[in-house]
Amino acid sequence: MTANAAQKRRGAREAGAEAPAAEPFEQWPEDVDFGVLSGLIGYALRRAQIAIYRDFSASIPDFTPPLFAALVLIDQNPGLTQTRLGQVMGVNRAAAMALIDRLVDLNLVVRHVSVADKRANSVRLTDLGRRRLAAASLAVREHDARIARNLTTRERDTLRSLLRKF
Amino acid sequence: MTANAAQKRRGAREAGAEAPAAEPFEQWPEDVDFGVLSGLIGYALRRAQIAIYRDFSASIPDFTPPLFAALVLIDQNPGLTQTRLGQVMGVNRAAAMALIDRLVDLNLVVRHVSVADKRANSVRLTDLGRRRLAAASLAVREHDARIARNLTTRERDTLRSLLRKF
DNA sequence: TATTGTTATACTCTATAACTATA
DNA sequence: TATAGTTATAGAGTATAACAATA
Repeated sequence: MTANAAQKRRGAREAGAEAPAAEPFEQWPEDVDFGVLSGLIGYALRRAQIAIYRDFSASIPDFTPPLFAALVLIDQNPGLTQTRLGQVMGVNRAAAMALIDRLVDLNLVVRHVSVADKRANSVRLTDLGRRRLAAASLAVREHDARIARNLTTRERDTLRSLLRKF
Repeated sequence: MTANAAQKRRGAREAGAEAPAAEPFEQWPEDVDFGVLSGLIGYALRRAQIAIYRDFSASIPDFTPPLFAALVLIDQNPGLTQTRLGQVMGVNRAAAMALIDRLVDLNLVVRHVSVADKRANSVRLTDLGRRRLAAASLAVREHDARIARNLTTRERDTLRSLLRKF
C-alpha cells in the first residue's frame, strides 16, 4: 500500500486542480518476455489492479481502497458488527479492527456496544463521516469511469459479470 | 500480504495431500448492501483478487505472487536490471530491491555487475532457483485453472482481453 | 547532471496468538 | 465452550529521501 504518495499529494494539490497523473505503468511492455505469466488469469488481474490502484491513490488522496470500502459498508448496513465487517471484506477480526481504529481516529465512525449482545460493537458513521463519504463517493465514481475509459458500456457489464464468478 | 498463512501451512501439509481449502470468502453476500461499491469495476476486481489471493497462498506456500512474478521475469529476461524489473512490475527501485534481496536470501537468484554499465546489476537464477521455479510454475498453473473453474475457455479469453485494457 | 544501486525509514494491510468479557 | 472485541507482535509490500558510484 502506499498512503505515502497520497499523503504527499494531499496538501500539494489545490482546489480545482487536475488530479495528478499517476506515474505511468507500462501495462505489458513488448520488449519483456512474461513467460508463464502471460497465460495466467490471476496475473492479468494483478496488472490491471496495479494501474487501478495508482489512479485511486492519485485521485482520492483522503482514503485507501479498504478504508473507503469499509466506510461504505458501515454506512449502508446499520448495526454491522466489526467481525461481520471483516467477513464481508474478506479479512479477519484483527484486520477489521485496525481499519475501524483508523476511521475512529479520523472521527469518521464511532463504536457503540450492541444492546442485543454486549460482546458486540456496532459501528456507525459520524456526521463528518457522512460528509466525507459523500465527497469521496463522487471522486471514486469519477475514478472508476476513468480507469474503465477504454471499455464500452457493454464491455464493462461483461467484465463485472465475469468477475463475480471468482 | 500474508506470508504467515503460507508459512504456517508450509510444513503442515504432506506430499500428495490436497491443497488446503482457503477459508471461504463470501463473494457478494446477499444480506449486505454494498451501496456505491456494487457498480464499481475497481471494487469488483478487488473482490475477485481477494478470492484469488487466498487460493494462491493456500496452494503455493513457497512464494507470494510478487516473488513468483519476479522470479519468472528474471528467468525469462537475461540481463534484466533491478530498475527495469521494478518498472515492469510497477514498483519503484527500492521495492524491486527488496524483492530481489529476498530471492537472494533464498539462494534463488544472484546479482552480478553489468559489464556494459558498471552502475547496473543484472540478476539471474541459480540452479536451485530454476528448479524451484519449475515446480512452482506447475502449481501456479493448477491454481490458475482452479480459480477460473467457473469460466468457460471463451470467457477466460474474454476476461484476459478486457483486463489488458486498463 | 542523470541514473543505478543502496540504505534508512515509515506506513498500510494483514495475519496469528493470547487475553477479557459475554453468551 | 464458543464468540466478539481487543492487544501485542510480526511480516510482506511499497513508498520517499538521501547518498555513493558511475555514466
